[in-house]
Order: sequence, then structure tokens, then C-alpha cells
Amino acid sequence: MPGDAGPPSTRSSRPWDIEYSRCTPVTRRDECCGPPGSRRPESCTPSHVTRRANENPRLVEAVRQRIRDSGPITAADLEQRVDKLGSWWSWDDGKVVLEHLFHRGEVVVVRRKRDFTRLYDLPERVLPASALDAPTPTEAEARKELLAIAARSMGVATLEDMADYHRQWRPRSSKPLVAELVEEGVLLPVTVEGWTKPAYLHRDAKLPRAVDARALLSPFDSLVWHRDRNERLFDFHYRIEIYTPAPKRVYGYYVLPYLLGDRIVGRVDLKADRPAGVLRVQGAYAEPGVDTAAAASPLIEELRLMAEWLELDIVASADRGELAEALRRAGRPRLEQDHSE
DNA sequence: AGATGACGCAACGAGTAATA
DNA sequence: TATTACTCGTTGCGTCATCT
Repeated sequence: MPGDAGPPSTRSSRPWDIEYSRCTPVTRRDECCGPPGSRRPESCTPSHVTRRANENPRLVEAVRQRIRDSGPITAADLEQRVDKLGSWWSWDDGKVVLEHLFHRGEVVVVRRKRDFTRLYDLPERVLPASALDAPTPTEAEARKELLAIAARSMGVATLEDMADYHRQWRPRSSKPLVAELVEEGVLLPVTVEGWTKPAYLHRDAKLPRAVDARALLSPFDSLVWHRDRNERLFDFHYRIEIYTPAPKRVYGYYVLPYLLGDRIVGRVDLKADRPAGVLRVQGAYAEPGVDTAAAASPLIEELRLMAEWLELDIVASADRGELAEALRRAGRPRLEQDHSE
């Protein structure tokens, strides 16, 4: 959220940080798809990155040389601050080349600096020998294994769900690999009520008797980031609105879905006001049919946990959204009303 | 018809340098 | 030393045209 230094994983100094997708947890088991630093499938690389890098081979070589000579760098360390395409969300040539090398496995992201900036270095400087020496799978082998991992993580999923989990674009191209997984008995074709596309159940999928979850989800949590699956599973329409002009926002700049039990029952617009030491709940919204009183108490606990984690002293709630009133009732006297606006 | 790609549009926080 | 101005980086979305 605004003012947030990011989840602990982005702040830690892990020896390496690989991201098959932006936020999907990458476990040691995922290394079976090749060591971090190995070349990633073309289908996971944005085409414009490959195209722009290929148009600029001299710059690619210069960036390689720069990292070899002077160690880990960020995009801002490069002199090539040219050809920036737009005001933001556009990479200049230096950043494009670094991402190109990252996708090719020639560099790895060592860690992120406090402002999320990626720090790139050579794999051989940061990876253990066991990872460097592991055999590199073929693209098909790697993609198939990633699909299996995705299916196991999701339990039941469509082809598109599995492909999206590790950002394998062009899901249709995954079809033959999924067919192989079915053939091998890893996946079982099933139908899911209300789903229009074929679904697959992983052979290790388990159906828990009860789900007793309680969490404020990051907008980039793998549970909610595939918007289509999200709507199929939870009937929860979610769009991140940091990219939406302020007047057009429905819920707020940085809104976190609120998971309670096995449902997403609401969402809160949070801001970490560090100078004041306050976690501001700028809006608290309930999904239709949700018992707001029952949802409010556990939400307060989650908000306090969040404040504690962010090292903020107070949680203050503004009077916006269906949950706001219930939140204040349940929180009295330890939850302050936010009059800051 | 559905998949795919191109493209336009969109905000904030952190860090740092300049200035008062 | 505090404040201000500026730079930089970033984890999408929707629409439309073209392709398969």
C-alpha cells in the first residue's frame, strides 16, 4: 500500500529472487524447472522486450560488460537513459535490456532496494553451485512442470488458469502439454458447475472439510490476481485502481480484498500514514449479503496486525463503505474515527 | 468467433539534490 | 537542518484491429 515498503520477501536479503510471475511464491521445488538464472520460456517473455533488445545488440553487450566489470546494478545505474517512451510504465532502453537479460537467464535479480528497484547481477556471483550445475530442461519440459505445479497449487483449474499462474502467455499453446499431463494421470478432466470451459483436477488435490481463513490480501496475491478465475470462484469483481484516474475509482487507490472463512466478504482501502503513525482505513466495503457485524470484529484484528507489521501505532477508519459503521461499533474504544479528510 | 497484439491511458512513494 | 522540487521506478486495464 502507499507508504508500504512491501512484503517481507521483498525486503529481505535472500541470496536470489526469481519471479516466474510477480507474486506467486517460488519454492525450492520449483527449481525442478531449471535453476534460477536458466533461460525462461519464450512464452513467458514480453515480446516487446525481446524485440527492443534485439534491435539494440550493441547496448545489450554494453550492459553485459557493465555488470561483469562493476557488479550488481539497477536500471538507474546505466547511462543509457534514452528512448523513454512515455511518462511512466514505460521502460527506457537500459531497463529493457536488463529485463531481456533477466528473461534469458543471463542475469538474476539479487534483491530489490527499498523503492522496489531491482538489483541485477550475474548468476554465478549469487547462486549456489547446486543450482548452477542443475541440468537445464527443454522449454516444453519446463512449461509442463510449471503447469503441473500450478494445477497442484490451485486444485482445480482451467487451461487458462494453469497457464496464467506462472504467466505463460498464449494459453492455447499449453494445450498439448495439458493433454500429456492428463495422459500421465497427473490431471483429471472434470466439469465444474457454472464454468463454461473444461476444468482439470490435480491428482493430489484435497478438499478440506472447512476453510478457516482470515486475511487481508495483497492486490497481487495469487488468490485474486487472476481476475477471471476470481470471479468464477468467489463471484468477486476486483480491479486494482492505482491505474485509474481518481474521479473514476469505485473503491480507492489501494484496495485489499478481505478473506474470511472461504469467501471474500469485502475490501478495504488502506493507506500507511507514516508521519502520523496511523494506518488509515479510507473505505471499508462489504460484498452483497455479508453480515457486516460478524465481518467487522475479525477485520479489526487483521487491521491491527497490519498496523503492527507496518510499525504504525493507530488504526483510524473513515466513514466510507458498508463496513465502516460496523467497524467502528466493533472497534470501540480502540479504533479511532478518521476525520483527516 | 476467439485469440492475440498494439496501444493509449493512468499515480504515487522514495530518494536525492537544491534551496531557504 | 528543514523544506521543496525533481527524478525515477513500479506488481494494469481496456479497447480496437488483425490474425488464426
